[in-house]
Amino acid sequence: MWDVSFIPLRPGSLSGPVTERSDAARNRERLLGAARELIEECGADGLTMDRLAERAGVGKGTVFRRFGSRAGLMMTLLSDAEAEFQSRFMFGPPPLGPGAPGLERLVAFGAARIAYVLEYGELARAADESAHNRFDVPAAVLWHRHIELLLREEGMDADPRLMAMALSATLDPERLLHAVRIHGIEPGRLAESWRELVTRVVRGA
Amino acid sequence: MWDVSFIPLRPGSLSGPVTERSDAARNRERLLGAARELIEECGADGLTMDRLAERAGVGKGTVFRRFGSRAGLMMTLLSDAEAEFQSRFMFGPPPLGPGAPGLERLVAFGAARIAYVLEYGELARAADESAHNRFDVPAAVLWHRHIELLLREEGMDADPRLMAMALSATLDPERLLHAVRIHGIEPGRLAESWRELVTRVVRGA
DNA sequence: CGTCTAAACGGACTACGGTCCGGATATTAT
DNA sequence: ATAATATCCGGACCGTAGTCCGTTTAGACG
Repeated sequence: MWDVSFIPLRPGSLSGPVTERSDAARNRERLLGAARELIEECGADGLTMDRLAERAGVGKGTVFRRFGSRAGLMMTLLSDAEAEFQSRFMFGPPPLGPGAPGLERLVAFGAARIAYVLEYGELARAADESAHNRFDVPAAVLWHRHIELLLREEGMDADPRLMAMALSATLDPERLLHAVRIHGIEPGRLAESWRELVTRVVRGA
Repeated sequence: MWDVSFIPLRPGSLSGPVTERSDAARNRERLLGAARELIEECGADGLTMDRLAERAGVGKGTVFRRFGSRAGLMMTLLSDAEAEFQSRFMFGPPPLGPGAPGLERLVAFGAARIAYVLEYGELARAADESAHNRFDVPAAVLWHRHIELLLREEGMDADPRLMAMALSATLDPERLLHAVRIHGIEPGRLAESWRELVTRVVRGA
């Protein structure tokens, strides 16, 4: 599937060969390189699986065997940035990382996520698309759990899980990008609005 | 409102005939009937534009001329329910309609919307899909404006527009249906969580 | 009626994501 | 080196949404 190297799906189920066959590894590199080229030339929306296969000099089946789907490819392309983002809010310095009060971490999390989405705009949106399971992708459940954790830390009584779901919805890439690109909302206002939102939600407890 | 045939793309350009040609009207009825049949038989997800054209005994081009897109078709099928929903929260009895305090109306709006989405599940989701402009569809901007209005009525200071956007995100059909169908959340908990959310947001003012 | 024209029609066509499976190949065992 | 096999490869194939354009027809007008 997409690169699971930073979050194993089922840690116990790695019964297959651990090492990739050399031709497979070569093709994966070719594909990733070609994908980055195409995105630079045509944008993420201009990248089609057929074009990618052709550019990489590889069959279409190979593309799908490597990445599972278009969304999977996009996630793989984002995996470095995503891993870095994850380690920042889980292990990095406060206020994003541990050491600050929950509310401050929540505010910082939203701001960081907004910045992330705006930086990788097309990619982030494409990685979310199509998926019947976009909400259950490992990264998404991690964000959700993180928000829920911080809510509990702040003493949230009422259904922290659903509150976290509501807050997550606010950070949906498609919505954020739409606000900025179509309605011309300035990113700073998004972050400020997030701050207001989580503050009220937590304070109301 | 919903039926795209009633919404002139460029309001000033109504030079054409106001009345539908009889064959057009006949085909529209055929198509809507066939669509309802197919949905009953195969579910909304099983309705494809090709099958619909065949069932209605009509060319595929006709389907797209009438409804513009699959999402447009779904919206048309929902237009009665949508119109009824709209008139309830705009003109109906309190607490959903005017006459109750803003906060109570907000709570009622969310509950009604959640019930609506759960009732028309597949349809509501399909009507939202694909669209690059799903947030700018007339009904969506109406809901957004309504929420924003109620927030202002409750004295919301900080950026009511973005707050309304955040609250709208929470009511996204795809998310709601995912929570209920995949994670088995009970609808009542969704409504209760919405109540907590809007209460805190408004009270924090 | 007959004529004329704008509107509607239909279905072949394109582009895309995704699947399948017979054949090729890397790797390992002998 | 050779054989055996698990893995990988490629591209033909499918279903779907959406487009295009030559053809047909409704309905207005004379």
